[in-house]
Amino acid sequence: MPKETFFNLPDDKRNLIINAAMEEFSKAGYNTASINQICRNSAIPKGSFYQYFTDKLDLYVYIMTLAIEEKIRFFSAAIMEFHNLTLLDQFRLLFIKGMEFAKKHPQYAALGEQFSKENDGTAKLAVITEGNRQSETLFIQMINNAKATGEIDSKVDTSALSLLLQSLNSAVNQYMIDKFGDISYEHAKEDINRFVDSLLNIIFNGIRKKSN
Amino acid sequence: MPKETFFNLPDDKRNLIINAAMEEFSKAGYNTASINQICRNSAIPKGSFYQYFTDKLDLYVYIMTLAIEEKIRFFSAAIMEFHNLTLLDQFRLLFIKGMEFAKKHPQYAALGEQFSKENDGTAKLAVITEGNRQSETLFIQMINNAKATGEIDSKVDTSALSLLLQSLNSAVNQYMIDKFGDISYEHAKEDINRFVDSLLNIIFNGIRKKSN
DNA sequence: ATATTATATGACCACATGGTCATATTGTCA
DNA sequence: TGACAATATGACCATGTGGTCATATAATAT
Repeated sequence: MPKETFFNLPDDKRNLIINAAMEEFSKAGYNTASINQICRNSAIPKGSFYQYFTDKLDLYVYIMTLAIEEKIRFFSAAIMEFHNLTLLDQFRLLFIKGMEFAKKHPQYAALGEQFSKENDGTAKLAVITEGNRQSETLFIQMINNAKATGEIDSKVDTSALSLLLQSLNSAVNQYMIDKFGDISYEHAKEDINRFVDSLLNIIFNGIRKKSN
Repeated sequence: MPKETFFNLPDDKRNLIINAAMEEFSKAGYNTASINQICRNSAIPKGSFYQYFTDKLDLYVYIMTLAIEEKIRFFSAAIMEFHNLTLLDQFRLLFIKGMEFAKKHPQYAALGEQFSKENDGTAKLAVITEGNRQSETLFIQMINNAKATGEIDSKVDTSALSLLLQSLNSAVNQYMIDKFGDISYEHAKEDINRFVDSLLNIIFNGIRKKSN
């Protein structure tokens, strides 16, 4: 955690530092990201930086935690209404929300993508023990629930489906970040919805030609 | 491409350099990977290195090209017998081969995984223009072919299914590298086959409970 | 006004990086 | 043997890194 001095800073200055750090970590990975660069971009001297944070790792974990918290906050509303929805609609909501998140907070989304690529074991571990794993358990809960209600076939392998959904989720996010980086979301909204429906259609109905 | 001097080297020495470079690039990413480290591990002086390669990038592209070529060689036999197989069996073969490849050549597989995470745009581009994109077009060919033969529903969205398969493929590879890094493949073979079948079953039949 | 505490600051450190280059060594022809 | 090219080598360079620290400044309390 950052030192008290950091939180005593005026909001402007604190946010400047946070933004510069997010910028850096969202495009560089833990080892390649540079503290000098962050200092330069937020116009604070090197010495001050180490008055605010103990470490590079300290900063990294803090920034990642902010992103994770924001994502959870963003999704929590959607998850609250899950019990009224079919599994298909739950998935649809999750995918659409994911894309909206990437569009609304590209910085946070980029941070998440960068984190999923992170090579430095220490950095990765430090973040994971801080903000706990949730997406995997969320998928598994949803699947088990839908099996119980008989909505999906109970013979479907839960962990296989979970892996499939997770990898699909991150692929779609990456796809969004790459392709719609600067295109207006509103403009592409219909295309995106169609694409999500195509994906979900495959997962729910399979690709095999129906016999009749 | 490496300079002529490099190819004039005795095989032992050349392979030593190649192995050290693979080791480094498979665990570090282009920017973080260190030429000094590669020199140290292959016991060649810095000056000699630059007698063999013009650049860090030169080495990187060369190593990645080797890995790509090996992977193509490994898969080409399987792809040759595709026309005798149903799409399901084609996919199964592809997944199983992918896992066998990761097990037989963990170094190459790790290199590929590392490359898919690469941040440095220049490095990524240099490799892509060298060894051409094939997996995406392969999937699309397979899908279109199966649609033509009526094996899968022609209403299935080709690009959605292709994205799904690609992301699944890399997820499975990553899963393999992480989990079975040191466990014997033979020992886990049955589990792996079961898992692959579970995944393919979902994709072919969907997860929705059949009405009868 | 004085003493005490909290910040701000940038020169500085040891180390690592990718890359160069003058020189030494070896190999190959005549 | 001598001449010429190919190769080997490590000291060296500029630059960047994460991190430190003595000192300067500001804020607060007595």
